[in-house]
Amino acid sequence: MEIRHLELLRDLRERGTLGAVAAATYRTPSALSQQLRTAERELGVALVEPVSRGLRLTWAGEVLADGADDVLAALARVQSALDAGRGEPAGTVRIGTLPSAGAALMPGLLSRLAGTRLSIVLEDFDLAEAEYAARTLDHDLVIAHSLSADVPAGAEGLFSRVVAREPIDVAVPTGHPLAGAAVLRPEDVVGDPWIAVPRGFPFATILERLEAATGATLERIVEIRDNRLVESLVAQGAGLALLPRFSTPPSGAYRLIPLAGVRATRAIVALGRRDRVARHAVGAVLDQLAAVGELLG
Amino acid sequence: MEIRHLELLRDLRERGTLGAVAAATYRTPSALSQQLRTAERELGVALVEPVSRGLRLTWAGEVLADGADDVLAALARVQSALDAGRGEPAGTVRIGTLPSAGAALMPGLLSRLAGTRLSIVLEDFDLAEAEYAARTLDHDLVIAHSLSADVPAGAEGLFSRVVAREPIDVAVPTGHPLAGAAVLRPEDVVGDPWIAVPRGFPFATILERLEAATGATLERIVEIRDNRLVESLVAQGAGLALLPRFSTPPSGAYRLIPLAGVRATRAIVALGRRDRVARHAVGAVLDQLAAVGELLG
DNA sequence: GATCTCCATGAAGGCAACCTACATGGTCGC
DNA sequence: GCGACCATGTAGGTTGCCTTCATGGAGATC
Repeated sequence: MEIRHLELLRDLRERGTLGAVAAATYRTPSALSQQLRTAERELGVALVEPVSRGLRLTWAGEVLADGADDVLAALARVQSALDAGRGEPAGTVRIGTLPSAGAALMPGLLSRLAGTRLSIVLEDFDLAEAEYAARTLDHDLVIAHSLSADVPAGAEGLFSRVVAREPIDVAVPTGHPLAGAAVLRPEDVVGDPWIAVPRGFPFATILERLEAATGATLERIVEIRDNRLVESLVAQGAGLALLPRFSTPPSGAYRLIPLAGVRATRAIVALGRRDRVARHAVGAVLDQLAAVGELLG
Repeated sequence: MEIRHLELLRDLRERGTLGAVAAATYRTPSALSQQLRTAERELGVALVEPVSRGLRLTWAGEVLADGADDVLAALARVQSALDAGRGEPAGTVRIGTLPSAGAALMPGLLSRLAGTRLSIVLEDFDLAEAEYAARTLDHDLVIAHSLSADVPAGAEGLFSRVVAREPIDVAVPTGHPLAGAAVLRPEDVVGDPWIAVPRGFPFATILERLEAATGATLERIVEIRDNRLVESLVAQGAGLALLPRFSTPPSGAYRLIPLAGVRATRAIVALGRRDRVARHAVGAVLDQLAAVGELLG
């Protein structure tokens, strides 16, 4: 019953193949295969079984992988307690973020971290809501969002904390008849052409709510992921679009107008694996992140 | 942050010296000393400091030793879950017991375990109540007793479970004027000479309660640990003595008569370290032990 | 106060275990 | 059927853990 073996089973369950685990841990598949055999010999149970071209955990393997979470979390708490006793948190925290939330939060975070012994390694990726959870494998904290609940789809077993709530506004080109409105209702906007996003991507849910609220079908002239591109298209007058309030730069070419009558807020959520979040440095960064988020409104 | 190091610190805190830990784990003090230096180098903190001719844990060492308890308990739960899934519990359970309770419980336990894949390694020792807790270092289960509370003195941090409650009776030689009584009150017995036990040992508390209830001072003609020896002295008419009801063999030479008016019951308690008790085999033995204890009354 | 014992520690060497490199066999996709 | 990917087995190198032996300090004993 060695921790190394538990961890391997956990990683294998999460990454799927020995090759993936090997790549993530800078070892060879052969080494891991030998570890598995050693573990099975020591425990006297089959932990994995071949399935098509890969492996699958047996019942015993699942039990040990579950246990690995507990054991590694306990271990991380010890590390955290030790770090806490040593005073200032220190170390490197790997953050992955969806770009818009990163744009809103990271400048504030980095300025708060200046002068501390904490450093950040940042990566951004534009994914569907449900895909952020998997990125916690490679990052200590993943900044995702959720349009409906407070925990994004797919992140059920993970640590999660809402660091901000951000209204999603309608971007209206300057000169558009609606540009002077203080608030927009669903029936105000369903007649216009829309710059939309692919299904499952940020704000698609809100577009569907607009359709549900009015019974109309929106005219989607394009489906675009990148908000910067959306902004430039709106500025050019191509149509309306949804844009997050805090992470969209002010512009003379369009105005952001609040939506009323449909729920148009996203929760910006920090996700992480329990053992990673237990690290003192990660906890400290998380607190700063929440503080930055609180100031956004 | 390796488990081996956490465990070493925990053991060191509990056993006191590197030599003791080395003996218990079949290694040399030198090996452990090197492990400590390695751990300190990896963590960048002093974990132990020299004190007189031995070592003492630093604050960081205490933190890690505390954490070791959690981590090892989590690890033991994994092992237990795995064992549970494999069906029948199996393995060897090391039991240490105070002799009288062992005499009452072990025959029943062993007969219940016959035919299973569980085996018992048994050791007995006659100690003061507070010393049993320390024996959990060397045994999976320690059967101790407590005259006042339900958890023996010194066993506060340990797992404990009351497996039986046993009345302590007065052994009266046949032919003694009191031998015909159905129940004895404190004032009935304080005038007689007593076969007592050393202070802190089984039943000493009850003798003190007799004195407190009557204001008298008992005449202690001897102080003896071993109940078999006590029995033979009572049988010979040397005096009265306290003997546990279930673990004293019937004899024509004396009678056991219940005491009234003072609390004269002991809790027979199974003690164990959390990580040991989490083992499936240990849990199974513990259940059987409780079942045997329940039948005693 | 000299000696003995017990404690921790250090250097040197044996040995076991882990890992890499390379080769093999099976399964899926094109 | 060819290539890609996956797991696995063998051989060999390297790391690191442990033992043995020797040293030094602190109490205990007489």
